[in-house]
Amino acid sequence: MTQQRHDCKTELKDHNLKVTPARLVVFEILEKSPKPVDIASVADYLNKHQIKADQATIFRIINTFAQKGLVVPVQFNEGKFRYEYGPSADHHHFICEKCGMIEDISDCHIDELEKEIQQKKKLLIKRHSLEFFGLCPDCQK
Amino acid sequence: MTQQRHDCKTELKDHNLKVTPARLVVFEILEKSPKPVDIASVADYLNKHQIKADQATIFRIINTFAQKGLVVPVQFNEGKFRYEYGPSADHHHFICEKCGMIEDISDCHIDELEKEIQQKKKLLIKRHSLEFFGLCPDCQK
DNA sequence: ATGGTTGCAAACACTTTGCACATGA
DNA sequence: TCATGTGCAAAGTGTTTGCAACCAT
Repeated sequence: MTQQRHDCKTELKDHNLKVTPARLVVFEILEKSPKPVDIASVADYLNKHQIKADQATIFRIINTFAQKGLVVPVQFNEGKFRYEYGPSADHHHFICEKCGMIEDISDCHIDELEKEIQQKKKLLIKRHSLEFFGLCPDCQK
Repeated sequence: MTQQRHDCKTELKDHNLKVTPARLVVFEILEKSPKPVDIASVADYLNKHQIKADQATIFRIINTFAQKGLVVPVQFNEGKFRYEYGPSADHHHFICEKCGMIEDISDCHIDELEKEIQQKKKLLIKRHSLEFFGLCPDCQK
């Protein structure tokens, strides 16, 4: 855990960010979460753990992280943003339309397709988002 | 144009929707727009053309269309919904992060990938969204 | 010391609903 | 006629900002 903390601190400092308790906790939540989280979830988590941090603060922290490239905002047609740790190379998601379950879908070799499009259309593609919607095994029953 | 109108009417009736002026216009806007539109844009368009329709009405109309499968909601990380006409088979978008230009990207043979994932993970995939973000030719200059 | 961070409150943007009235079939 | 659609107003939800106090460096 000390080691963990240390890594967080380092990563924050590396991005010219002051190390504050709120930032450390938010960073850890984002880093550890297996699926993209929204601001409300982060706030809930903090409340449950008696850590006090305003929603505006969480918003600003996450926004700062996003600007630094530490997290990436994603949307799953829910009308709100979720954020996930890391530029996380080329991985995507499956969202169950019934229960909301989110599962990672790993590498999809979209890269080649991307190159093809760039050349054809002279677009400079920086990133892409690929999401699948449907029913998870449980909700198919 | 009469023909056009007629088609719209037919399509509405086919979906058990009463034909009203507001619905006809909204339908036409969605059908003709080359890129997904948001509710505010539709409202603006109506205002400019002296057609009166409340934002709530537009919202309800589009929502109804979406339920009937006439339009599909999409999000481009803008914090709002856009809607595009038709279940539009397998086509995706490129969004310029600087000027907001949106361009259609046609068939991407994701189908095979989809089948692969379904079999591997026992997920039932109903649809997917694939968006590319970057810079359009003009904004690269 | 001091510039970056935070809490609080309030504004904003977009979405959604209640209810009375209007209208298409 | 009457179920359905609409206008208006207001509430919800999520995001964003202003400003004074606070704290990491």
